[in-house]
Amino acid sequence: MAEPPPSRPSSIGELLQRARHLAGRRIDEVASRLGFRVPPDLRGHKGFVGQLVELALGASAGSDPEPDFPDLGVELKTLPIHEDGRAAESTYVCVARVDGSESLDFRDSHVSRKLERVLFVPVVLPRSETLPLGERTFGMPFLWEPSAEDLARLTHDFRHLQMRIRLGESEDIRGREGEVMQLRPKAMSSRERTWGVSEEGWLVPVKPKAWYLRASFTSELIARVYGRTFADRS
DNA sequence: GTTTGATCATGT
DNA sequence: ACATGATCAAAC
Repeated sequence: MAEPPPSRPSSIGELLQRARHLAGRRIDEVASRLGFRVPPDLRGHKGFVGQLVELALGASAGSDPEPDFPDLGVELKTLPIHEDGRAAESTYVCVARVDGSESLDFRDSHVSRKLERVLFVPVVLPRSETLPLGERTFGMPFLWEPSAEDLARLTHDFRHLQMRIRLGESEDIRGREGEVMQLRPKAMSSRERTWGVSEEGWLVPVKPKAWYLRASFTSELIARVYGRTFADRS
């Protein structure tokens, strides 16, 4: 029943080929081939689909601050989408350093490294909430490398938010700031704290944050690749 | 319906 | 503690 998970792909072409093979297949179909049982829903298993896809494509499953495919410089992201082709959720990028130790230069940032090349694997959300997780299907994966305009927008948001962090204002940053990228909480509870800069420049306990791509932005990326046939029918 | 803030599980 | 994988659920 269970097949051994594939080894790491040796080229981006090979990776893409494997990824495209997922399109149209059900989660339980992919899982059973690898010998995994699928939980009935994602409550308590939020990372299940992401880790399943990592295995299915031969990623080195680790929690290192590295791209999923270090040799290829490719970061893998599942992307929950509605049937109209729009992203249903924001996309986690990486934790934010709020202690002031990160450069203001976007090109030097962890965020930038993560976003150099991203393989998005869409997962179509059911119109019915009762559809078991295993019956959800994969969409057609696509590779994204930020265009010059993408980079300009990302850089703008990064500089704005990173400046706020430097000024000791990370606690005041709301999720609404940033056009394509935002800074939001990232913790097991709102009581968690990490070290961050205060307005006076001291290191003080602050709420942990992470960088996310807005759903509106990833929806744009989908539309760019697959057209607006579903998203724009006005 | 969409977005923001909060949260769940797991590995090192 | 902090990184990975994200979605949940309250608020708008």
